[in-house]
Amino acid sequence: MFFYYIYHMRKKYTIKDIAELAGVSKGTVDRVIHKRGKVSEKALVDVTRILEEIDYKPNLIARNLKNNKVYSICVLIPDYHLDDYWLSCKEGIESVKQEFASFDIQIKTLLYHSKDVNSFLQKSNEVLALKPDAVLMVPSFQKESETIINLLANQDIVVSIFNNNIPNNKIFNFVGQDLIKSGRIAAKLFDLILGNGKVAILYIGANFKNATYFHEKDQGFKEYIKQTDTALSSVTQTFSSENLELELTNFLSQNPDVKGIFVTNSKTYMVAKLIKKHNLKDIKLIGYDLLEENITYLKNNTIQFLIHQNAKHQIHLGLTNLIEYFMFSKKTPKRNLLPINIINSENLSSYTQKETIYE
Amino acid sequence: MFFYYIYHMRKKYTIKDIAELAGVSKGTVDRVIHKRGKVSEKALVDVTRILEEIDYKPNLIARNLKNNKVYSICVLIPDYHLDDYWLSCKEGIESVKQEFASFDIQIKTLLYHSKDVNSFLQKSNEVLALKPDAVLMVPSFQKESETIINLLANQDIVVSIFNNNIPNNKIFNFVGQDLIKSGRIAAKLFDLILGNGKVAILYIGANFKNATYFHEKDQGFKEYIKQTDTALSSVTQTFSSENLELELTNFLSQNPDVKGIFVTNSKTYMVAKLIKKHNLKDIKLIGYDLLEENITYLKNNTIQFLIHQNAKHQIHLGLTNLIEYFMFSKKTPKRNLLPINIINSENLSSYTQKETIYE
DNA sequence: CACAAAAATGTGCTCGAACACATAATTTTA
DNA sequence: TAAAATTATGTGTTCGAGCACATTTTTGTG
Repeated sequence: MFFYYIYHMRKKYTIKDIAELAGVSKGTVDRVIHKRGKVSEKALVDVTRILEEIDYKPNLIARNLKNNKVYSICVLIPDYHLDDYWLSCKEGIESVKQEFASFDIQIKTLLYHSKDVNSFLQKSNEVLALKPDAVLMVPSFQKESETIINLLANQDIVVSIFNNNIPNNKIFNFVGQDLIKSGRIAAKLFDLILGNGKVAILYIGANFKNATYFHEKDQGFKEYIKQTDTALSSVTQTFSSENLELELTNFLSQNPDVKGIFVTNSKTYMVAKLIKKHNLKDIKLIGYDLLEENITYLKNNTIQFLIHQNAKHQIHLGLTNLIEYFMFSKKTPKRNLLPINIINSENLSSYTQKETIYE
Repeated sequence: MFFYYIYHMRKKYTIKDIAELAGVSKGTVDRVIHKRGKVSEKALVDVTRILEEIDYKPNLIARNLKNNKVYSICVLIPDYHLDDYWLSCKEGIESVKQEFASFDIQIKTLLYHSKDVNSFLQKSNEVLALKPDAVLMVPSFQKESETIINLLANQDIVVSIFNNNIPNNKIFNFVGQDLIKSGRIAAKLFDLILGNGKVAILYIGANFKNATYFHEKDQGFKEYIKQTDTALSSVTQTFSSENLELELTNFLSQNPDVKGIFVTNSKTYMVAKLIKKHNLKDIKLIGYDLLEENITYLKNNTIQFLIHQNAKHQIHLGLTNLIEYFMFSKKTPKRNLLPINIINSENLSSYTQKETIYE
């Protein structure tokens, strides 16, 4: 009793169909599919053959109907009230909530001070106490994050991370960008627009030791210089955000040959502000992220390029990976490396416009 | 009998719950939800109030369980054996098929000769004869496409288009890029790397009248020159692909001041080949699309930038929009304008790598 | 007021997978 | 060889929404 595949008349095979084809009951088919045993050799062979023959794919809709559990996910990220970079994560979470509104998903967001280990530990413990099904976090503090991840994993809580990676084989999924490549991209862009000269690679903020991203971008930039026949050179420097004006002015007067500045984080606008203020037109500027302030300077040509790290996309993908794993048993790669977008004043709007244009 | 929301203990409201809360049967709730009438004023008010109060969202999984129709979609695109640009569409279709393997979706691809109206009409008629539920097509020939779209719409077949837009209010959804912006982006990039000088805007191929993309990109480029204080200028030229070498050589000898070439389609490698051959190092080149041949010239710095039109992403989104509309009654915008990606030799790999890295 | 017509409401089955439980077939043991 | 234990197989219910159909209530009319 085979179905014949005619366009428009196809029907998907169900367990009942397979049972009929194999001359057994649906219970036996079920036992074969789920390897529950208690099946005779003959039935096993017959059913397996038919399953392969028709390439059986279970109807996920029906499968998950029965499974009416409410899945809870905790999101643990830096406080977006303190750093605009994380603001887009809020949108990302909202869009996921909307997208899965018809499903039983519970998402709770916890915010920590990105510079304060104690705040991170405290919020981590709150997460532990909530005993969610999964956690998606930004592991800002490597050592402490590892501890928390192990504790969570011991409680059979699925842990994913995004933004920056840390080595831990208990992690379900990582979403982020290749930061070494990111540094190389900046170098390539400077190479093209400067041709030669010195570029300052800057870190702006406190505690650059925790900022692994900085070291990787720096490394990528230097790697490009070493591996290509560019006439570029580089100098690496860290600044505090409080005394930036003084420190940067001193730095530039001591390094008059600096023709480009590569700011390795979203604080690019702070440098742009000074360039604008002191009318340092000849200095080309490349930085990160589509913050309002950065966009302003991109549009008035103080910033030549912004590299888009797309935190919104990152958190969105991190969450959908988890949800689809729970809801549809969908497999997820260990790592999702997102494309690294080069943004100038002209393609900017194609990234920031709302995805949906109802007319 | 309300549920109290405690983290971890929430349960989604079902029609049965609402019926209990409103003191009616689930049949009545169903009639209210679907506005089927035959409901007393009191029941209508009560049920509506509760629906709003709890923000009821139906369980899509259950809703679609019953609906075991097999949806058929026809994809009508230019033959990817004749033009590598369309090759990525094949991957896009495959990935959608994989993604929805557990659902009842039938996708049939029909290929036409992108330069041959008759081939387009013939394949269109095949599509009509198949009477699918939806069609996703590239409307290469404006007038003929409109006719076909109207014929399909009259048969209640949902029609979406991608790549290039044509005005027709019967179109369900369009996926593509803003081509005027695309032209502006090329101009901005030349502005940055050249500073001043003349850029040749090229169309390569036959029948440029049908290539609306060319006119829009050309328009965008010129718009940028007009609206900014750039020192760039431009000259627009069309070439045949057969005699490109001769025609281009003549053109360049007559226009010795051309410092940049903007190829408005994926044939960029043809120009790159000549630049390389005649060692015209000073001419900067920007073009479109990540074809193998283009990538080679991007990597050896003959091409400075490629603008990524991402046909794979376009067809993928076009298809998922249709499928999610049929499967989950999901709303779709009339237009999806995708981001316009700027690609150089360094961020290239972040776009071409496989999305999934299993370790 | 009776009784039919209309309107409102309720009941019960379906979809496909999963799983508990009932029954049948086979093997082991006394 | 019969009863018990083991193994194999089949049956029936569940999930939530949707819809056909049965039943109840209300309204209208002679």
